[in-house]
Amino acid sequence: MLMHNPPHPGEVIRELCIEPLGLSVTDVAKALGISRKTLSNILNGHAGISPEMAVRLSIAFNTTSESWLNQQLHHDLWFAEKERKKLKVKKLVA
Amino acid sequence: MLMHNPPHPGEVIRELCIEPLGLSVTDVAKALGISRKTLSNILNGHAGISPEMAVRLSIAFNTTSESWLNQQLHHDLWFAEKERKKLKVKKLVA
DNA sequence: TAAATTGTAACCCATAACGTTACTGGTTAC
DNA sequence: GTAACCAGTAACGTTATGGGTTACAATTTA
Repeated sequence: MLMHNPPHPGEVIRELCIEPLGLSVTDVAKALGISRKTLSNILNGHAGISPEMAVRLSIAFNTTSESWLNQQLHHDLWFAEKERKKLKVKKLVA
Repeated sequence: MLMHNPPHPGEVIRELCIEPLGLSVTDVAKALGISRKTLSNILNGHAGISPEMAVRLSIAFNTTSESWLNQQLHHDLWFAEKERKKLKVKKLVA
């Protein structure tokens, strides 16, 4: 499964949370209680969503932390699955 | 949500994958292509399931990588959510 | 008794999540 | 046009985590 390259959660934050509200990155970083650099890294795909960050996002944008971590999961897994064939693993169950 | 403390994925691996098959930790580590210490750390809850490890488990035990990472997600989130009230975050959406 | 198994301590390395400070370039406002 | 704001990011440090090797102690099994 997981057929298409899932967007990194930063894109979703920007397009669905920040831009519609007309907020600045600086203001959102302050609201989240993190540095502007940390938020910028997330928005531009240079950092992932940590469990704590998922909770912060869920508070600020009135969502669930699980949904944010799930997006990160699918993004990480898409890259990990690309390397599946390169892993030297023996099947223990048919 | 997430009412009860979810078990760490290591417990699940031991109880649902290793013990039923009568395998040794040493043998499973070799099959997974990782060190015995790394597997031991996972089994005893001293390390989490990385995306790559989820893919290894999915190959060895004929499961999905997503299911393993999802268990890790819920485990991590359970601890992160416990700190929710301590986070200084301002609501941007009602 | 001898061999195998397991947990783990001690050490290494690489990566990642956070922070601060500071620079640069682009927009907006006056 | 100049001052203010805004965003990306480079450079630095700290802390934590995943992974490896080696080695030891305790237990189990043959």
